[in-house]
Amino acid sequence: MATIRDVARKANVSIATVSRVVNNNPHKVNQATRKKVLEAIRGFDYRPNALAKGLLMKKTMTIGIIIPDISNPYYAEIVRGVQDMADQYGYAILLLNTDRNQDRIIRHIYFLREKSADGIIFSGGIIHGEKVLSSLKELIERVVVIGRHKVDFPAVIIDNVGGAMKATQHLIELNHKRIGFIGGPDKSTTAKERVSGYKNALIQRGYPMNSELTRKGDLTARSGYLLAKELIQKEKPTAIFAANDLMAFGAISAAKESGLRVPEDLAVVGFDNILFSSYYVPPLTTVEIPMYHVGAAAMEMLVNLIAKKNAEKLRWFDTRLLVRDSTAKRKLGKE
Amino acid sequence: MATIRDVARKANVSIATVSRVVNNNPHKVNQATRKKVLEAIRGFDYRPNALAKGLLMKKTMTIGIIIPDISNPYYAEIVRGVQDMADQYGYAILLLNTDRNQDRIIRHIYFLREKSADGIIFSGGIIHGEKVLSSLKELIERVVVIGRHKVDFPAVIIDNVGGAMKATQHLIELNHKRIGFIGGPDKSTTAKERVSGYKNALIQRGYPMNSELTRKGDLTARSGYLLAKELIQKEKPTAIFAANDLMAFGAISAAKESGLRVPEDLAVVGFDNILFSSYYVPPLTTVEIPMYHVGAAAMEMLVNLIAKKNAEKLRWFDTRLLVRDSTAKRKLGKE
DNA sequence: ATGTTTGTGGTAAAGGTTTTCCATCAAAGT
DNA sequence: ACTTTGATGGAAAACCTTTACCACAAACAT
Repeated sequence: MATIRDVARKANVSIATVSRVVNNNPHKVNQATRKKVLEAIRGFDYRPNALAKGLLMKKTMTIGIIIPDISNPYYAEIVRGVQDMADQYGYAILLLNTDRNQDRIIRHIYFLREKSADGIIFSGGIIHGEKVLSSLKELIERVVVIGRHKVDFPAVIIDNVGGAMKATQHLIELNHKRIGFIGGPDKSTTAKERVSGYKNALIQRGYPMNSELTRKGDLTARSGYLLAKELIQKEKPTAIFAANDLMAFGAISAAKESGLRVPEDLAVVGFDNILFSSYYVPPLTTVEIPMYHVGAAAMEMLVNLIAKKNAEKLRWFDTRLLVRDSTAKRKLGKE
Repeated sequence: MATIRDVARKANVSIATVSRVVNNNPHKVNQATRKKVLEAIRGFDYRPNALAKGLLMKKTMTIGIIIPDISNPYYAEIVRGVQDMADQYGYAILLLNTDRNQDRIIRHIYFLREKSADGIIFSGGIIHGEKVLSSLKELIERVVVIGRHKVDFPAVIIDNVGGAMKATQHLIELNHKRIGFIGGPDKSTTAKERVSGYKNALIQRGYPMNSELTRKGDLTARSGYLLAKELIQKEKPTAIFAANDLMAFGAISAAKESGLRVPEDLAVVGFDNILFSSYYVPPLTTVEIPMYHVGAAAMEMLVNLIAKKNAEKLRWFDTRLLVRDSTAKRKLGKE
């Protein structure tokens, strides 16, 4: 790898001059000299070493993003949003998976500190406990979280409670009496908020809160399938609200297997509107959240946070109920 | 951020000694001294700065992974495999999306060079042209690709041709005469290989090669839906082989909307076996490729490449046809 | 004629680490 | 008593960059 020294030697100037040319430093450099330097740079295909630069400037243009699992489309979409925004600002992204394991979170944080990351975006799992907080150290002023956490970081919040209420109300309006809920683990704030919305809506409409209609899973299609199967056999709901689309897929799959028609015998609502939920059969009624934009917003906030300007503390995203065939058959098959 | 100097001062030793303790250097250090140092380290919660270390050692324990799009579950699964393996070896992952744009690939490569990445994993798109090759420079010896490329890098290869043949043969054995194919862009080697497999199988069985039964799309569910819709209306195939599961979902969705039953009126086969394809309705017949393991294998090869040992040049992954309900109705609904 | 600004370029420090090479001392060997 | 060896610790170089500071000449102002 060619260094600034090689370039300087070839162009017959000092390294300071090369640096000035590379960084468009206001310090003047003669046209002729600049040209020589530029040629030398081209000749070596020289790029300044980011490690050295980062070490000196205490800025690496790298941020970490810590999520439970990239193979979950929900997070993948968020990451894509973060990514694109990061790209625009010239930031690199260090991706870290936790599988919701608190120890791994801490390990990842230390890792990011070693690498002198400029900031962190968190999503999924809950940040709690002294240990996480203290591991953050100097990074603590440069954290943006997605979703609610015990700790008061700048955050991008999604109206999960409201969304879940809309979904549940929709089922209520369709006259369903026995509305089941299949949700996620307590580790997930998102999952917890969605149960709350479900319960709120039921209470508001004076439904009995028989909690035997709710189940907890792990937000995978498989888990949705298993839970729905059980629910269908035992509690025989007429509708199921799933905490995310993946689980809703599993639920519909279970319904079909049990000989139930969707939506006639069992209505199903999901949450997230992941990319292909409109191509499910039947197309899935679900609550849309703009995950891509959530990710992009988080990154934007982090950039501002790092630049210490415009210290926005909260960005709120609304949800939207998308009624498709899994709850109410439309007359004509058009989208 | 505490530095090695702070620790040294607090423990009343030189930085050399601290370094020795931190890195378990064979150079002996007295038990008592070691203890003092360890305490100082704990006190500051000291971690060696990876930038400084990387600069000196010319090793950053960071690799880049360049893919078309992380929000595509196919790539997300690969990345997850890479990630977990990287984690085991202590590597960090820099994630870069290209959207199959050649210029972005080059930009990303330069970026990784600036950051002194230890290696690169490529997947999707084709690496071609002098420009990419020359941009690689010193990294060129530390590249692993997933899938076939014009250039001869160490690679993890998936038997796409064979898989596509199995899928097509399966449809042939089910006595389908008009078997359509909906595929991906020419930019994607994977997509091209899958058409080849499809054509090979047809030719082998003496089918006429009427290419009006094939369509090219962009590997999204939406594209699958559009293409299938068109195919259904014009060419009326009895079976469709989609180049990936996402497109297959779109195709089934289109079939249902056109009043066709799957598999009775239209059989559909996908490719990839993404996580929830078994929870589709009907469960999707598809060709399984172990994406997670492909990713893990790629990372393993890269680690060895970097360590210059065991210079494995090729890792081959077989595919497996999973027959589910989208092509042949089973008697009993068990999985 | 002297002092001041402007244009241009170089020198050297600093950032945090690892490791080579020395230095010292005590114990062991001759 | 003298040399060798082993244990232990420190000083300093190197990795590559940016920038504050200095130097020098030419042009300008007084």
